[in-house]
Amino acid sequence: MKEEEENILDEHIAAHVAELFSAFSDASRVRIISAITDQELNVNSLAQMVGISESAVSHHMRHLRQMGIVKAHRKGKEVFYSVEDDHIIALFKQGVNHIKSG
Amino acid sequence: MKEEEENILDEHIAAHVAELFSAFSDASRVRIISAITDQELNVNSLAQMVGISESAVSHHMRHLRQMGIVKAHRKGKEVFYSVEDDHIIALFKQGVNHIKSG
DNA sequence: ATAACATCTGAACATATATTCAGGTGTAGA
DNA sequence: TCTACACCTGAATATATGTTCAGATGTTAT
Repeated sequence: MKEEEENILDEHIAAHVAELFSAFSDASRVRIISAITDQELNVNSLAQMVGISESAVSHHMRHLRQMGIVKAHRKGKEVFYSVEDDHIIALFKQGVNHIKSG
Repeated sequence: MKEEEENILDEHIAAHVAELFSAFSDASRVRIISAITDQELNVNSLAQMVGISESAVSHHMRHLRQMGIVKAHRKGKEVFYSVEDDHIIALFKQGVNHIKSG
């Protein structure tokens, strides 16, 4: 129940916040994330939908997975990706709505 | 009352969304924004609080102003900056909270 | 084991970005 | 007008980032 009202963010936390937002700071990643908020998709599908190579998608997914933005599970030869949790989806959608209503 | 449920974001909109999030994708900018959510501050104060040069702050503020993230007004020799609207503040705080409770 | 497919990986490259530096612009007061 | 101060600007530089390429790894079926 502390009422802490600091006027500037700690350097270490600020770096983490920046890292979180940078997950959504690239148009390809934004399109990838928008695609997997509804459904889980494999690398090949994402590559086709976004219009970049499977390798590029894979690199992005590693990045996003390391940051806890997406989760993955294997089904046979394919790996399916989806957004980690609803909190992330809410944050992402809030950004999208700001643009769509801007 | 349209029920549009597209599975992937338009390329043009995605680019704008990425641009919005990239405003918060740098630790210095995150600290700048955290400082001016409560109060309006001039360039020199921000430079001291964040720990970068006034020039660097000025460059960031131009970037943020062009994106509609912050607004500025002159008071004598100084220029005071504050966050443009509550929608931006809410988006920013949601990101910060995600990290702080992570 | 071999082949076919899906994904991953690391190096290389091209581009974007943050910061500094040196100097320019605008404002207020003497 | 001159000086001091606050901020801005553009060039330069260093670093970060996204993508591609070539090849490696893992999976399934024959």
